[in-house]
Amino acid sequence: MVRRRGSRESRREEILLAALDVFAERGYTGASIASIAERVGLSQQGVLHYFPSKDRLLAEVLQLRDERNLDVLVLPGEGGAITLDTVAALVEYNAQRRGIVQSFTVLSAESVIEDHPARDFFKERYGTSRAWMAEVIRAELGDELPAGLTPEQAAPLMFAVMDGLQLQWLLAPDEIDMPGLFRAFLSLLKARHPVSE
Amino acid sequence: MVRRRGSRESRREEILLAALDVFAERGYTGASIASIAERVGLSQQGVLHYFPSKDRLLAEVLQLRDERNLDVLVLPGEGGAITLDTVAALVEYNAQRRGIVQSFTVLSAESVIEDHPARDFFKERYGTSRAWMAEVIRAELGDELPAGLTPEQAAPLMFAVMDGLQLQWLLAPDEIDMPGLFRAFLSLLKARHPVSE
DNA sequence: CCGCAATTACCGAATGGTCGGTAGGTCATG
DNA sequence: CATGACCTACCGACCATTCGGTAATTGCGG
Repeated sequence: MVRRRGSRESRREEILLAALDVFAERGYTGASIASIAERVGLSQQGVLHYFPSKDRLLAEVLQLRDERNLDVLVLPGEGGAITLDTVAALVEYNAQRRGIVQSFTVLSAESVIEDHPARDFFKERYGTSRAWMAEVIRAELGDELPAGLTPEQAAPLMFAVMDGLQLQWLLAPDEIDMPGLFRAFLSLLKARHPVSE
Repeated sequence: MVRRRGSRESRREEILLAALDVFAERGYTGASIASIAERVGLSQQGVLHYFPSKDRLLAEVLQLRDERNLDVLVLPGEGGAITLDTVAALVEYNAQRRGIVQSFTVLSAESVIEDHPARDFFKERYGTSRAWMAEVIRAELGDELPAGLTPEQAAPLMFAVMDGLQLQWLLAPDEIDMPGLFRAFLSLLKARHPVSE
């Protein structure tokens, strides 16, 4: 038998990327280990040699995607200063990566189901993301937002807009200008309220 | 054999309601006809006697849910005048109906998948809803929204916020005040822009 | 009101398939 | 010779759907 590629690690990553694709195309429940294996030229059991179960495979896929996303977010603002423009840039970046967006949309919604293996991941992720986003907003816009909103209210709205736009964009990419609409929402948050500056 | 309940129609509706529950709990792919049948006291084949296939069952479930939602939206504004407050009331109503919200969240995200039987339903639904919502916004707020937004931009943002909040709320009902946050977003849209009134 | 045919409402069994996962092996590499 | 990287061969469970019944009900001619 031919030892195909380099290290164990690179083989694992190859499988993770294929799994991300398949999860995007069929969801977690609809995806089969065999279909992931086929895409990477292995048997179903070959995949299970690297990942002990479908659940664990999903867990590692999510973790990988999160790390990559963090790279996109953190790299531009090198001093650690992440701004709302950086977030808008991430939305723009996502508009080029349909598969990634689709996997995230499908999996996060699916995770809402009781006992879903990704449920804890997403619950924790949203919790920490909201807290972090509230601080980004506060740092850039202060405590006084239009219509008396607090940064703690704006943060969940921000993610709601991102997620909701992704859904509509995935269904009708030609009708929905995702980055433009997200920037429109941002300008709503940035608007001066009682008097113009 | 005992003819259990009344008419064929009422039996069908009984099945549709059970199917809505199961779809909410497991998604479309994860749901089995047998589990729906069990919930209504039939065999799998009993269900297929009323609905020719799983796809058709899903289609009728979605149609039924849509009709009910329309009732909630249209009944209060009897003169045909639906306002943004009516929409906010719908969000409040939804916060009492977790199962319905969950089915909608899971199924709409799942529908993004290629060849999903609900894909056309949701694509069309969002398209017509956006057009309709843009008119509601224009009728109430005029063409001049804060930060130079148009009603055509605000409409998809509105549904994005609704959907996105539902996802976060389903994952953490205690942390997310869905109706409150939605009203906060609405007040953002209603805010007077250059000078206070 | 009776008897009988047609219809409805199911169920049992089976089809052909896929699922995740396990056991046990083979073979090339180090 | 030991190890890791696979494979074949299974397992039991579940999947949607079809077929062929059968029991209960309805409608109808008399």
